[in-house]
Amino acid sequence: MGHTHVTATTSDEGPAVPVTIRDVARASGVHISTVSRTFSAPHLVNPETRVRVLACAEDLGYRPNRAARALITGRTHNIGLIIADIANPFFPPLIKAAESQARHRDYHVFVADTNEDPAVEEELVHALAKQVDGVLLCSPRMSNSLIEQLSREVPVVVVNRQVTGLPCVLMDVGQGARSAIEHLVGLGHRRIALLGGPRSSWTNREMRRAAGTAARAGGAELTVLGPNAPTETGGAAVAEQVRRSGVSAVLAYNDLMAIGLIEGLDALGVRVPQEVSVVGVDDITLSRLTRPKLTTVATPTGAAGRTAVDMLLQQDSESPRGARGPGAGTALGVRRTTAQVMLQTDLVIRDSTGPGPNARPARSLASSHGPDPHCPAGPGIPTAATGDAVAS
Amino acid sequence: MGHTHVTATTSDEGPAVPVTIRDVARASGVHISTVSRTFSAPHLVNPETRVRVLACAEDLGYRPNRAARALITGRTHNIGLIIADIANPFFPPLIKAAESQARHRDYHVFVADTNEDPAVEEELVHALAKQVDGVLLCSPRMSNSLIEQLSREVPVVVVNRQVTGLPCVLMDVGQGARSAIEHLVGLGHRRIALLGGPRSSWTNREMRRAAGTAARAGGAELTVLGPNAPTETGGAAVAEQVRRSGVSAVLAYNDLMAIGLIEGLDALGVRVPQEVSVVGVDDITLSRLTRPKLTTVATPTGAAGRTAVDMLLQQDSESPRGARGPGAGTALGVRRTTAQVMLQTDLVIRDSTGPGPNARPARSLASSHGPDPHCPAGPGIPTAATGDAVAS
DNA sequence: GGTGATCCTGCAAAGGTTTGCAATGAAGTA
DNA sequence: TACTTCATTGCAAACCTTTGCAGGATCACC
Repeated sequence: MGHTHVTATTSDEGPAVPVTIRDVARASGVHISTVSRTFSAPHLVNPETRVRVLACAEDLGYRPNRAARALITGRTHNIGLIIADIANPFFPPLIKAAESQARHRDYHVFVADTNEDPAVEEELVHALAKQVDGVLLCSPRMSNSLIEQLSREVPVVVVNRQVTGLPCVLMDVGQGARSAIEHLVGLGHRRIALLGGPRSSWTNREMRRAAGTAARAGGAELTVLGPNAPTETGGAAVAEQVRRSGVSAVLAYNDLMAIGLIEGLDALGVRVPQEVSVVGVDDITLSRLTRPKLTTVATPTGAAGRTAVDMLLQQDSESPRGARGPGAGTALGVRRTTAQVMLQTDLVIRDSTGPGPNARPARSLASSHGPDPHCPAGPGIPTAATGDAVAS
Repeated sequence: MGHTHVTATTSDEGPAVPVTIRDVARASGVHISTVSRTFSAPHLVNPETRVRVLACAEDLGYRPNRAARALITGRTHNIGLIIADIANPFFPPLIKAAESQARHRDYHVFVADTNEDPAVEEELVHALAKQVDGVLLCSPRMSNSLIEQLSREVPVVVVNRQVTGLPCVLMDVGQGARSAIEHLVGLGHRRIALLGGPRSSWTNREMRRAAGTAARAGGAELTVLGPNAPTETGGAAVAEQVRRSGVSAVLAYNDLMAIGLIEGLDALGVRVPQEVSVVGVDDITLSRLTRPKLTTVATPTGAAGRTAVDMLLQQDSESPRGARGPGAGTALGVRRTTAQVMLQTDLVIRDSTGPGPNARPARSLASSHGPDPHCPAGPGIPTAATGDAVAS
């Protein structure tokens, strides 16, 4: 069955008896409330008592039960991170940034993958709702209205999607697409294709709109191909279509598709960038490792993760959940301030774009063969990794 | 600050009042226990009552509070998945397989990344302990004894590490390394380097042992370089060292390092596979996309994820946690059967390996240029994707 | 010695759910 | 009619913790 069974032993080292606050109280001769305070409000308990309790706790291996605590405080100190596809290298930097930011604030992050499936997405939000203090929805595939509805069940911050009334972290892919098209037009390309991503992707719509405008402004013709799966396979699958369409340049929905497309074109004997130029979006690590190295629109994924966590935690501290005091019943009347943050993107020119049919020889050659000149296309402000990105 | 503030609005759509089992009971005119049973033991409640309760629940938007439920049943229906580095493409297939397998059994998977840091690893296990029914430790960097200790706090299944007394899912990297070395020796290489991974990696030790034996048997000399970080950067960093060492072939700890090494060698003007052959381990998607395409030892990551989940759930159903009934106090005497499963690996020959200094011309050329012949090196049984991989 | 303030600790309710036990009523059997 | 059996439901304890309130002790100060 593809596996070799090595060994099966039996031992009597079962999971130990769970040790609760009660055991510690008994061992140290105080009431459970004193033990509780030793952990959650140390300044309220006599130093001598405190050390004794701590010693007993250490001794017994006591750990506060976070679930039980959450039941009372309404705070789990967990954050849910829902991701469309964990296999897409775009996400890991975002995840890591979010985790690190959360850890600084004494929060833990639980990641879950939805396989690009809206139904799984919804189910996951429900499952997470009571186990986390808030959810980060990254590149959701659900409808806006469903997101709004779910946001009434648990605080939500949306990443890579604009939902009015909800806090959002957006990347300026419109600007990115514009820069990419301008870059291609500048190289002498007049017939350009846009490789669309998933239909329900906000990024997809934004890119399409901006690319269309930029192409018109530059006197180029834009063909939209798609929607497609946002993966290598999805990119490779349209190679034939790209060749037939007769375009000399392609802007892909993301790097993965761009790389897949290059592979597909290669298999058809079409050379990149000599015959077709390709631009991706995201600047995943991989885009520096393939040949040719990929020209791409870099998105500030790390900053997005940090910002999203900040926004969630801020929103969370404003309106405590599970409030019990007087006035808790009026929760429906709570006012909430929602900020939307747009992060800049940068065009990074590498080796997958070159002069097109209408190129002026000298200039275009120069601009297509620099040694990976990480050259920002925007106003030039680097996308900072600041924690103070939340202005409300 | 690298971001543009778009808008900040205020709305009064706060999170809704949490609706509990009590509200449903009141609305449908039954006792809360009946509502509870409607969800957790439907056959115990009158069909008419049931539909009425369900209608009310639906109406009010009631969702059982999993945390509160867990407090009583001792079952959260969550699984923790602790990963050394989520940015390593080796893991996503494992994660996805685990998630899908868990979903079938009505479990949810929470993923957490440790940044290859043993301290974070330990902290995460503690944090997860009371919120999940068990933890999958993937490629842990902790010591065996610490793992054993933690396993007394929460059920654990270890992946990519052998810990006696604990259920483990292993990949036969020993066999893989042997096949790789034999492949290289067959191509005429006599001086081979092994690029080591993290010092605390079990896989690393296994590979080293098996590669050493295989090299001796084949009359080749094996140089070990490392330990190194298991990333592209780690691989690129030793390129110079590899060149100086004068070897004609390298077996890397994983694909990421192999790819990084190839990049690094390229930068030094050393061609792969003409001057140096490189073999990786894992067969990540990326290894098919770089040039040259990577010869590598394929590991059955998906099967590992599925198997690990199965083993955890099985172990879990054997010894219920938080038992309250008579005899619960004797938990220390619970007998537990622990199985260890070894999954096969396959050598996949692509374009990064070629004839070495001692090659017999005809044969070696033929074997190094097949059209990506996914050719198993073991007995030929494909690593199956079965759910029944657990024999105990 | 009385007064008040301060510090520490215990009491008990609360949070949302599950579940063993008992009570109810109806149906079935002799 | 009396006695069982069964299905359905309610009651209340339990899970583990936090926290408002109040009681007790100590101390300073007048």
